[in-house]
Amino acid sequence: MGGVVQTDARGRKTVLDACTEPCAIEKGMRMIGGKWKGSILWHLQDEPVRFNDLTRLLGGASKKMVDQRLKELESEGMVLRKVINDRPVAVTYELTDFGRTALDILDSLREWSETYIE
Amino acid sequence: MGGVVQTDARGRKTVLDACTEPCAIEKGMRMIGGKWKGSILWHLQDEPVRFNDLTRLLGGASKKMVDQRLKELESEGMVLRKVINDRPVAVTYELTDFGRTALDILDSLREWSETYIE
DNA sequence: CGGTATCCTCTACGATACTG
DNA sequence: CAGTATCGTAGAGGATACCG
Repeated sequence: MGGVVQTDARGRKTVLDACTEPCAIEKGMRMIGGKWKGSILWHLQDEPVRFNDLTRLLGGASKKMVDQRLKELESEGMVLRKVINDRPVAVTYELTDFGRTALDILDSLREWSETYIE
Repeated sequence: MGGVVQTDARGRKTVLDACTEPCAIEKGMRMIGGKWKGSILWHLQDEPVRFNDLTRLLGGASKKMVDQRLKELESEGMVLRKVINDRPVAVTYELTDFGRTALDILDSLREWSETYIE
C-alpha cells in the first residue's frame, strides 16, 4: 500500500515507491470481480444449483460465459462441481467453504449497491 | 434474489423467473470493480493525490487508463477533481462523501484478499 | 441436460508520442 | 504536470449451432 512519500525543502511531496505488485484490492477483484463471478457465487449461497438454472438465474449470460466462470471458480477452489445423475445428465454447482468466505464481501456490495445505485 | 422455484410431482425443481435486470452484485461491480477503479478509490482514502502520483501508486497503469477511470469515477460522483495550481499545472483527486461509502467494502476485500490469496 | 465448437465483434488496455 | 491523440493487440463476451 501507499508507497514512500518524500517531502522536499519547499514542502512539496513526491511519491518515490509504489505498489509494484498488484495490490490486494486488484488481486481480490480478479478473484471475485469480473462480469459474472460475484453473481455466480451469490446465487450458489443457499443450495447447489444446476447448470442451466444458474444460467437462467444470471439472466442473460451465455452458456459459454457461465461455463468459463464456473471453471475458473472451480480451479480457484471456490466452487464444487458434482455430477448427480448420468441419464439424463445432471450436474450441480455449490460453494466450497472457501467460496463461502467471499459471501460477506458480496453481501456488503449488494447492500451498498441497493442503497446507492439507482 | 433468486427467481421463482417450481417443484413438480416428482420433486424436480425448475427455476421459472430470473433476475432479468442485472442484479445488485453486478451493478455494484460495475461501479467499483473493473481493473483499476477499486484501487484508485483505495489510494485516495487518506488525502488528495495528484495525477502522476496516483499513476505511480497504481504501479503500471497507463496515464490513459488512470485518466479514463478517474473521469468515470468523477462522473459517478465518487471522486472530486481539483485544480490547485495553474503554473505549473497541478491537479488533485480526492474522494467525495459518496466515494467514502465504498471504502468499507474495499477494506473487506483487501483483508479477504490478504488472508486468502497467495 | 450440460456442455463444445465456431465465428465474430467490440472495447479494454497498453505503448508511444505529443501538447498547453 | 496533466493530460490528449493515435495506433495496435488480445481477449472478453455474445450468437448460433452442434454433440453425447
